[in-house]
Amino acid sequence: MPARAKEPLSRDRVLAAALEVADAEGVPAVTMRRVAEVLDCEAMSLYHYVDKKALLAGLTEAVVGEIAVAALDDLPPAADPADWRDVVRRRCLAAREVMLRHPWAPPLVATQPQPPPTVYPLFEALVATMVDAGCGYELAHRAIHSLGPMLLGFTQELFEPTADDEGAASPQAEAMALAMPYLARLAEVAVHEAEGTIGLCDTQAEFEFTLGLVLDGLEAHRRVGAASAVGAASAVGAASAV
Amino acid sequence: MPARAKEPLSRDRVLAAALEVADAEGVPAVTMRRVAEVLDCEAMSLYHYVDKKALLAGLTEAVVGEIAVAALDDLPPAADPADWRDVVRRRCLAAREVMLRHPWAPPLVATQPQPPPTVYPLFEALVATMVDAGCGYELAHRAIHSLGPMLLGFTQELFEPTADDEGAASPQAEAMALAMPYLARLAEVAVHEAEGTIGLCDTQAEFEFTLGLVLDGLEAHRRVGAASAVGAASAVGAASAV
DNA sequence: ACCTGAACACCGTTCAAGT
DNA sequence: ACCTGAACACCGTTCAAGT
Repeated sequence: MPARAKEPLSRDRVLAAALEVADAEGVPAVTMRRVAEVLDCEAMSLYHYVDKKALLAGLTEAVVGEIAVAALDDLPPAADPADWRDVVRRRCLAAREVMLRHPWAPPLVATQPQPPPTVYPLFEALVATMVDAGCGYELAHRAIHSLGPMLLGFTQELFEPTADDEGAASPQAEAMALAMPYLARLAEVAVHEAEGTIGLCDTQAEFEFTLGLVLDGLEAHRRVGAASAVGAASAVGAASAV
Repeated sequence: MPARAKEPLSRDRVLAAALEVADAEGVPAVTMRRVAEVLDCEAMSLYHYVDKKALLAGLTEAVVGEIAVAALDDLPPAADPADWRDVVRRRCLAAREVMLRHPWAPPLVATQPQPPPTVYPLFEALVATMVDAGCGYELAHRAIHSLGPMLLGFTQELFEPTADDEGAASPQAEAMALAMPYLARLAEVAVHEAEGTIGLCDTQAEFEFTLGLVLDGLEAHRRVGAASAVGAASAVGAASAV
């Protein structure tokens, strides 16, 4: 604590403190006064480095940078370029792990006017992998748009079906089951499938499923595009429906 | 104005006022005092119906309800069940149009602890369409997870490459181009493709592309699943790679 | 019953003043 | 130069008081 009070303030120290507060107490707790408290100084001192907007932008930059590093780190450098899907998949899963450690981050990133510059190295690596595997730049561009939301954690749990204690069926739940028979049946099936596992929905498996859908679709486009550059989209549509 | 002051307050009037403020000035402007101003009353009067948390939850409920209505409305009731992809696609695009009119909504929805009940009719319709087309409930379940983020607008623009005035290449931009050759080339290609169009990225086209990837992938799973219920996932992986 | 005035704790931010 | 005390306008919220 005395050591901390000694070293001079800096943008990096301020952002590190903000990250600490966000991880421990969530984004709403990241106030100028709270961050200053962590740094053993007054709120007004922070204004030499950031105002509130810059503080949140810096926090976004930091967490996205952490994602980029994690996604780029743990890779053996792809023996065969044809394995591009596995390389991209592992990068996306590594990104997801970081986001799971910072569950407050996705909505924060989503409210920023610009993506932080720390995403670019990650995008560069993804484009490099795809282009080297024979994807055109047009396809790589679309892939960035398709995968971006998954990389930045926008794909999250939407559907936590209230973990019903079975048996205690509320009259409200019964009314819903009558009005929505398909969803009611789906819930039954989900409960049955989830026997013995942790939650009702296996979000990890569902993330990987969606990711696989996107990657397989992109691969199909790559193959068609490699053969002929024209009419690729419709040809793929026909091919994947076979 | 006098008429407005006359009619008594109600939860619905409060939420309508909040929606008005959000559309006009964004979510941060939705304060108890600002909403009260629109209703010609004092902030404290709102507390008979909502506190701040309930106000934002109600706002989420309202906007997601609007999506659900829009997505369910404009549909001729699907002559052929085999056209399930077209039906689902149109619903997703209708949902997107609503979100584009309320650009403040996605991050708000993302910060809510639970999805609002107003999504359920939409999920019901999607599951019904898929199951009637021969998808199993397991696949329909995964589809909800794959499509949910797209329906609720979590897929948004991440990559607005700063719309550079060409020619005025900053030294910073040049440094980035050297460090990230693939992204630099991708930007060139994107600029070339965008000649004569509005923005650098055609977000509508990119949304539709990703949506098509997901729908085609689901259709491939449906076909394999219809043939044999076991080992569907790996079979599809092989099939879509052909 | 429905609404409100006064008050409290907290927020972002400015600015003149300290060292 | 770097930091701070006092102050301002604005939040969410409580509660006793009005009608």
